[in-house]
Amino acid sequence: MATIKDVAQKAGVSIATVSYVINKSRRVNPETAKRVCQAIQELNYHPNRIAQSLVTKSTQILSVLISDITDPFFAPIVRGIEDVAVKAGYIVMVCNNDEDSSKTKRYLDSLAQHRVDGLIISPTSGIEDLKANLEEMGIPTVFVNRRSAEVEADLVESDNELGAYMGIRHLLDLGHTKIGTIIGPTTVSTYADRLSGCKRAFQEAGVTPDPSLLKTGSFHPDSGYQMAKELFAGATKPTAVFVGSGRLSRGAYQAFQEMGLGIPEQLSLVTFDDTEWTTLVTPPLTTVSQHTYQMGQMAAEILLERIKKRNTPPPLWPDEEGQKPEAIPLQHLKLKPDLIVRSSTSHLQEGVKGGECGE
Amino acid sequence: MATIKDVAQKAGVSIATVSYVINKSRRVNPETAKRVCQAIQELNYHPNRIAQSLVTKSTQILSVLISDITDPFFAPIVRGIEDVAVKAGYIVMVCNNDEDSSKTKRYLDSLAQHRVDGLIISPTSGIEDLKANLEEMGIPTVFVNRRSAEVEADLVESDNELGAYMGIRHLLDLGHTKIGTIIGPTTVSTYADRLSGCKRAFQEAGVTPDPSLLKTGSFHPDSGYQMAKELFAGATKPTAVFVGSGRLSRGAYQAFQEMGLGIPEQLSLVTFDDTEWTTLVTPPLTTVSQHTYQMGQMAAEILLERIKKRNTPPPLWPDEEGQKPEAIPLQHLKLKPDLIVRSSTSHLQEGVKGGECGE
DNA sequence: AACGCTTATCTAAACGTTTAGTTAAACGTT
DNA sequence: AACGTTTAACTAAACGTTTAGATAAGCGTT
Repeated sequence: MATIKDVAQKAGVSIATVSYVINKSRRVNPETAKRVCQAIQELNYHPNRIAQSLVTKSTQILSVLISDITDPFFAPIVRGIEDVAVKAGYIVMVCNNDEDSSKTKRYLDSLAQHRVDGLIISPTSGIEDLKANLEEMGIPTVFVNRRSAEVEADLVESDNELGAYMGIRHLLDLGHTKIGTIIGPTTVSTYADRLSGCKRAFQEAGVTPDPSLLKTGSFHPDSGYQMAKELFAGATKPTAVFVGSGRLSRGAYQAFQEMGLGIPEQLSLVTFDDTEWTTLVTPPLTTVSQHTYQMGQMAAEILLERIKKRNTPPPLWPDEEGQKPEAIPLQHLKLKPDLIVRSSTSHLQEGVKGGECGE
Repeated sequence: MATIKDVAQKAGVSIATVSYVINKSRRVNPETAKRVCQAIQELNYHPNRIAQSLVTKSTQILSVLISDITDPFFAPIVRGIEDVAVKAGYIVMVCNNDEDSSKTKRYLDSLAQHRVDGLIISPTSGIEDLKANLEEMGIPTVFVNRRSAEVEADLVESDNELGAYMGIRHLLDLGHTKIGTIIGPTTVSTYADRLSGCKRAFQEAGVTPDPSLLKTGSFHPDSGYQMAKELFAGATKPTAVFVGSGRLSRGAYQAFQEMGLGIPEQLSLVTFDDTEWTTLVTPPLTTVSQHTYQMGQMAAEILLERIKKRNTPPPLWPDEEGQKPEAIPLQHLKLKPDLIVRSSTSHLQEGVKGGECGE
């Protein structure tokens, strides 16, 4: 591939001049500039970003570290990031960690070596390394979707507490009190918050939920399936269920179908995450919808801002006196989810009110 | 961030020595090596891949250029690529072009500048630039999912002809003859192939399909919706429909639901692509399932092979005499799709046989 | 004619590695 | 004691850019 040297030679100028016309970083005689441009064209010259990066210390690469791009929840986040990244001249690296901290560690190392300009991460719990790594590498980082207990940094998340609150509240408003709750591991901030939201809704309504109706499991749809079955194996049968994640709801929904539960007659169902299939099933599901694409966009915008004014916030870098005036406060965005009421929820029917006398 | 110089200084050796212990590229006194390793640890040294790349001319970056990561068809492909890439020490850049050739062009430029080691691309039709770009940049490339008429390169695709054949054949076997076909733009190899497959199935069965029952549209679900409606607006009503893509089937399925068509009693439905929701709807759909994850894996493996023996195949680089003995022949993998028979298809019922006499 | 200013271009150092080639010490042979 | 061989480490060029500073020509003042 042609180098700047080739271009310079062809145009009969020094390489510095070529650099100046490319970057418009100094005045260049229009005539000369034209010759240079022509040479660039003819040689199909692509400036070597590697060499550029080495001297400018900027790679124009953003990285995203998530659980799994295959998850319909994460894909739009990544897409949102990509769209704003591209607009700003960045390109994005995608990293899947499958909620596995050793994969995370390896990726962070790799990203550090590649000297990516920034990182957007949906953190897995229990990464103590994370803090150390992030700090020492000094890569501008914004958290997306989940918080990390260990590290303070910019954050874009949904208002999960509110989302869950709205879901449960909706069911309560419809007269349900025996409400089953299926949720992921509460070590993760999203689920912890959603659980709080559920509790608040119950409390406000003066309803004390049967503790046997609360199920917490893992991330996997299978776990959702499992929990759904358990919910109806207990003494108190719920008349409504709130499933606290899209992935879990896939499994749970399958379980409900297998059990032949009529929705919404026998079971009112509210689900977190408004993925593709929620409107395709019959009846279409009432969901708490997160603005995933926008979440990605916001995260990327904040990250770019951080990169521009390269002042890592206080908690990551100990306050150096000289820096202070420029420091941007830590951003913490909370996107309001929407409750989309469809046909999987309905008023509690007198006939099916009790659960104990169930089928 | 610490540099190799810092490490050398701390360990009391030259930078060359440090390089040797890192890369194990020369014998180093074990004692010295230990000192170096310790220095690396203490400084949390991450070798600067930028600098490495500049001299080794290898970035350890693979890139994937697809329509949209948000599409449940592409996500597993990317995941397959990522998994084999990571195992080989590569990291992957994801690029969405939204089937837009100008975005493609910009991305190719960008990737060229970043000097990515390889490219996996699902080509959009009508990119004449593609050929020129790919050739001049000399980036090892493998096509995935779709062929490009313009450029010859390694290719991993589904046997789309076979997939469609199986789908139609299945419907014919069930006694259907008025079979509607909904398919994407036949300028794209996938759809062209699928159309051929449909035709072959009809031909073999001695059935001449009503031309009004063949609809071709765009990529978008809306287009699927549109075509589904049109299909039942015509004079000949189909008793079965074959939808030739997952994205289109989303729209089509919605249309069928709106029209209140009983599946499979009034309409037997076969759909391409076995995405998440096909088993969640009632009844679960009969689908032609592509092995997308595996497709990504294979593509990445072939690409890595190409990168290793860096012999760009004949069509891209004119045959130089010296190279010949090493050249690997162009790979062309065709993954067989599976017909998964579920409950959306059934034997043609006598009562609904005709279509002309409407509902 | 000498001076300073502007404009256009060039020179060369720097970025952080890899690696071929060199040096130097240590050791075994003769 | 002189020599070759092995081992271990060093020196310096190269990779392809950016960019500060130097140079030099052209021009308007005085």
